[in-house]
Amino acid sequence: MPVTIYDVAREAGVSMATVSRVVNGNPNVKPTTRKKVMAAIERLGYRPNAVARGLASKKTTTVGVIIPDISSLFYSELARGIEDIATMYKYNIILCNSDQRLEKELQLINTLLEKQVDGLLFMGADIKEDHLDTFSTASVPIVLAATRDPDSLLPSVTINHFQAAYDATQTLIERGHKRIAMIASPPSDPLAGLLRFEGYKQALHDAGLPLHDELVTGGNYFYQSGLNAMNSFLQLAEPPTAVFATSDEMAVGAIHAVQDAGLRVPDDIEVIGYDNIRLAEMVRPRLTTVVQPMYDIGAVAMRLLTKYMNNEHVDDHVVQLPHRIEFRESTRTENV
Amino acid sequence: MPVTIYDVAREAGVSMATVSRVVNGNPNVKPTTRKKVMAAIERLGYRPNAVARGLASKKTTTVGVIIPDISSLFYSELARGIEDIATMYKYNIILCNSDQRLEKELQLINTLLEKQVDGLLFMGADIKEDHLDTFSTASVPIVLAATRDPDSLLPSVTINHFQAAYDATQTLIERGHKRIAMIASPPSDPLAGLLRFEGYKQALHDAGLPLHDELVTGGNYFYQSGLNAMNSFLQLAEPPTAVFATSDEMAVGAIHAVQDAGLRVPDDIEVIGYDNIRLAEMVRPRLTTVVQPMYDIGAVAMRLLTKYMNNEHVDDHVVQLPHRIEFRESTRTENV
DNA sequence: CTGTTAGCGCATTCAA
DNA sequence: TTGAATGCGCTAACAG
Repeated sequence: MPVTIYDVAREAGVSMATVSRVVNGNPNVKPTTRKKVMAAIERLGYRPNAVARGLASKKTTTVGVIIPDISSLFYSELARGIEDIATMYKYNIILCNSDQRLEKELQLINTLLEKQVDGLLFMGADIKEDHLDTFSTASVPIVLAATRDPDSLLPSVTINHFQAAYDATQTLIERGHKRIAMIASPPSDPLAGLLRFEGYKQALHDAGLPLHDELVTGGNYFYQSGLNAMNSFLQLAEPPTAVFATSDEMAVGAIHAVQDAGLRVPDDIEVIGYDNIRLAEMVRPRLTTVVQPMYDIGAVAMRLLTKYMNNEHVDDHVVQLPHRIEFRESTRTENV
Repeated sequence: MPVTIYDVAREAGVSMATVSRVVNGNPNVKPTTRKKVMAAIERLGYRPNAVARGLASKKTTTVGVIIPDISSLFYSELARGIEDIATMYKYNIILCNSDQRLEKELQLINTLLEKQVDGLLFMGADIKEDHLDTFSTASVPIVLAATRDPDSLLPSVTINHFQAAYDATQTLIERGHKRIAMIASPPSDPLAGLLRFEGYKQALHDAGLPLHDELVTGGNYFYQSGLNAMNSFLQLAEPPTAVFATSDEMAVGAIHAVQDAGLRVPDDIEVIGYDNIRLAEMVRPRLTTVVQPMYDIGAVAMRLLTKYMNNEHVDDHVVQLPHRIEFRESTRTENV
């Protein structure tokens, strides 16, 4: 029932090859016949079949995107960066949630490869051998966004988490704090999470401060875990006077735990977060936080992928975007 | 270079039709030959080409999803519901951001149709004639999520915004308030937005309360607009004693405006929001709000779409999901 | 239960 | 500048 390139050819009194040429903007077509064909296309309401085109040309102008959870404040921001750049380069994206489950991740990679995507963008904390094995069966480029494989074999876009955590901790140290707690990442995030812990440790060490085990708790990046962590800190004989959380949600949870206990942020306890999601500006006091440019990470990762898909030259397959600290009211303006 | 169904057929010593049968789980294959074929598939690392399959079968097991902004707290939650159900029914989704721009929306519909999606899920406040015209050129089913066309011609999944707004307003009325402000929706949302305003008006009217023009301001659903709106209310000679905002972000902005002015929520001013995004639980006081089941709207819309795609019977093409009010601390527990 | 044969709608040589 | 012919990899009758 749908009108095909044949119908247009007949209607315009030319061959299908000619129709194909005008549809694809091939310049080798006489303006008059081009006009004829355009008219026929218009008249028939012809809509090119991208699947047929994909089969013939071996390009689908579609890329696969594997994301842990699109409803996450963090990843949805990343996804927007990805999609914007994809659109800019005429690609569509097939989006899949993985929930970071290995099995599902591997299955999604295969499904997307079956669908003949021109490239793959992968997000997820932990890159195992299994991932690498599956990736290696792909004949299209793959880029990691907001994560890296242990040996940095694959192209990736991240920030320097070690340095970012170091800077955050140092900020607190400079304010005179001796007991700085950390609400850390879950073990399921062995790379970025560990790096942040190392940065925290190093900053303490460089300042000659001891590392107190009881001042480090693992969270799961969500609000409630930050709230819980802070509550337990508050029950310590000697509670911390400052807290560094590895996500903004956890940091906000910590703030509320402090407030619920009748104390004040930043007067009694200073808090610094991580990511700079929009939530950071939607609390009182507004959150001081390490800026991880989520949108840019997504955008740059997608741009990198387009380069690979077009066989363009890329200087460095591992890119680290700059980070900084956005100072708001959950930390004090002057040093103690 | 990639291995095709032919290669597998040769390797297994059968015809390609047989390979196709085992790949597609057709029961009409002798167990022994099935085993042979499976082994060949394994040995060669065969991966079926979904594009070729799509061309031959006229099914892509892919649906197009047009969403205003995936980084929005509201829509990303919807998207998750959509994707989960899509996965459950073996579909993948091509996700596209429209920013609610008419031109882009129409272009996206066409692109997705070119890609031969098996169905289309559309989100966006305003459905114009242009949309309907473009939809009518599609030969695949289309479902609207979290919106409706003016004449309800298309299948859609929403809540009853009129009633929800009525309920929210009435809740405030029951607490004895006489001056209830509304931070309303933008004019770009003529359907759901208007319905909420009508619900507010009706509730006031039914209670014999006058509608004060100065107590109604339009917002754009974002935090800052709620904050600004509340600030201007606060400068009124006679400020409101309660506020109903048509989004949680705006409601939280309103709370902060109240707090920044040295007043207290709910003691001085009660606030009720709309949507019940996760933010509602990440503020102090936690937000009382109208629950719009975003995830379910997405899930039900996708389920509805699968029914159409499978030519299953559907009882009612316009579905309204139930809403309710979640009471938290931005409203008082007892009546005044 | 299995093989043969046609397309699916298009891009892309190759000739003309 | 144009047309004819071929094949992309697979599904789906149909025949056996």
